[in-house]
Amino acid sequence: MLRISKLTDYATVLMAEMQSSLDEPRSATVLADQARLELPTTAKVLKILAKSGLVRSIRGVNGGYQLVRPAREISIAAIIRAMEGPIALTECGLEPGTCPREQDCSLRSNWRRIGATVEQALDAMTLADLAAPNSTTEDGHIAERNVDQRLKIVARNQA
Amino acid sequence: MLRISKLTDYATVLMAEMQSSLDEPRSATVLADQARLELPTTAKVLKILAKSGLVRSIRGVNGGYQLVRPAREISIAAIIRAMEGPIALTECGLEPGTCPREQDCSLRSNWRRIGATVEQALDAMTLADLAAPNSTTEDGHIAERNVDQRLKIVARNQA
DNA sequence: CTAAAATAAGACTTAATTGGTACTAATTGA
DNA sequence: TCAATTAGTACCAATTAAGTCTTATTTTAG
Repeated sequence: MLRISKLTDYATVLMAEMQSSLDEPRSATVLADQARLELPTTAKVLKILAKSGLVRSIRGVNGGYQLVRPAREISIAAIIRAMEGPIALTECGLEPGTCPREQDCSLRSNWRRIGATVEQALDAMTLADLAAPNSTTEDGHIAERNVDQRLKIVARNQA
Repeated sequence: MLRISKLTDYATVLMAEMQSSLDEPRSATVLADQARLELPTTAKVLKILAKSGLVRSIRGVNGGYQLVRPAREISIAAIIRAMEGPIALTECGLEPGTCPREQDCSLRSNWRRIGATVEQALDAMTLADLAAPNSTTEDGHIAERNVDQRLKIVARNQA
């Protein structure tokens, strides 16, 4: 269904939660509580993020996790890559032997092209954009937000 | 990894193969042979596509499958939806009770917005674009193709 | 009109991935 | 030295995807 995994979703929630206190670290227990997630799952996600360098981990008493960079400098694509690996729509990115036919290869090449564009859009969008609150106008429409503006910028650069 | 399933990938290969003979149907056996895919898998994919109305199935002797519309009128998004259901990056599209926190909801809303843009791009791209062969210039660069042009059009409309 | 062959449609089984949990080791500060 | 905290590894469960098999339907031929 062209989706990101649950763990990646949790990662965005946790990192959005973390952006409020850049100065001092918060433990996995506290973050799990604030994000309303299970502790074991939270710990797992934070470990993966720490290993990839998106968050800093501090051991010992009064230790915990914190963002290494402000939210506006962390792209959505970086979070997805940290949690799930390289972004690709089709899985034949590294296995050339799987491709049995010549005509298929043009399909794969075009799939990669589409995937690259999607990745570019996700690279232009930041954690700060994603965590920005919604504002609904009185006629029920949702006001334009950072997300939209980012997407437009990507669109302009593409064209 | 933000990917489509193998079956969806097979579907694009099979439908690209089918576009060459819009007039008379080809059996699952023939299509499997031409696409170099296993027969049972091919049959399964064709059944799903037939059920969703993207291909027509004809029973009996000399029966088979054929596209209902020309390839340029079939969007990539339609194929993905036929094979995998609604396109969404996060899976909380229909379950409002899962969302435990207020702040999270702004994340979800923004995720949906991003997903909608991806879907729009995939809706503007057709099977004919995807199946278009590659042309590489002498300096190693890949010449601009339909896929690029479609993406640019989407980008312009977005902006 | 009957029967056989070809074919699609549906149910089922197996494999793989993901999500979630638990346990042990290492580190830090009091 | 003890308590708090993360790091790493391994494991189990559940969901999903992939592939296989059996049944039902249609068409042509005799």
